[in-house]
Amino acid sequence: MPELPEVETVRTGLEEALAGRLIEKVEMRRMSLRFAMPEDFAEFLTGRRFGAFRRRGKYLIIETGARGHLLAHLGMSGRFTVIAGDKSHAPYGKHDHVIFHIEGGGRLIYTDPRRFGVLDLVRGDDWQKHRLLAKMGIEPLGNAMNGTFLLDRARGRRTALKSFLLDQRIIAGLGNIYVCEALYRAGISPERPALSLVDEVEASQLALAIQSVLREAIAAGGSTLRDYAQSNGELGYFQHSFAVYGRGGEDCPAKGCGATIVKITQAGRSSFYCPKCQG
DNA sequence: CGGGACTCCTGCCAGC
DNA sequence: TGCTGGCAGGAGTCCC
Repeated sequence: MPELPEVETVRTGLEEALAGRLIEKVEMRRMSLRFAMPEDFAEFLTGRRFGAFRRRGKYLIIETGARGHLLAHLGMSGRFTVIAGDKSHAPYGKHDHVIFHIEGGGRLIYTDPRRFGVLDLVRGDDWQKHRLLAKMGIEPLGNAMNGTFLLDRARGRRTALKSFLLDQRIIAGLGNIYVCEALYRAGISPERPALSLVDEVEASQLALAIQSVLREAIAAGGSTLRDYAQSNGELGYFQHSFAVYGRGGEDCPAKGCGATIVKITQAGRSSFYCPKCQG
């Protein structure tokens, strides 16, 4: 499940492989993912060059020529694969939906079995006004994401902190895994209502926990990327090791804690936490 | 407006 | 062995 760190890792990899390269042809093996792609998707991108590679939350905004951008979201199972021009390749898989043919014979393949992902165009330079980006919250790694911000936004909200942090209109880029990890690191229960966040010290700790968890994951992805890309060109999701996520029934990793990690369901999603460390 | 349920889709795995 | 049911999850959309 690509969250911000995975998307950032993909962004870096695509930028290294594709910046400045010409798109010679776009092959559509499917015209619809989560949403229908524009009719002229392939035509619009053909003959353009990849420019800047940006990220906003979990979205990639890839500049393609003048006044045009490719907007991409990996959803749950989306992947980009870069294939070098001098490499032969197996036949396309059934979930390879869009193939960008790059000058020199290379390819960029978008694969997405569950099709929860998004590919769309931005016509013009105002990508921030795209309907999927317009209402997004702040970037969690920016200076604006601090204890004061969290206190302010949590005020009066009865929803659980878990759901609060998953809300992309508040903070853009957190998903189920890193919310669980950040709450564990901050020592805060996912079940507490957001409005219970009133202590400035605690709110700052949560803000710092979110940022450190994300930074570490990005660093881990970056170090993995080179080897990963060499072997098969896939730029996607890397399984890191987590303190609590996916560890229901195991011992809490905190020294001397001895409690067992619990798995609960909140808003239809699994949460993992330590009932002793997280109050 | 807030908050929750529903929905899209397929791979995977446990259980029979 | 093969089928089935449950689960996983990002996030837009709908409804109360």
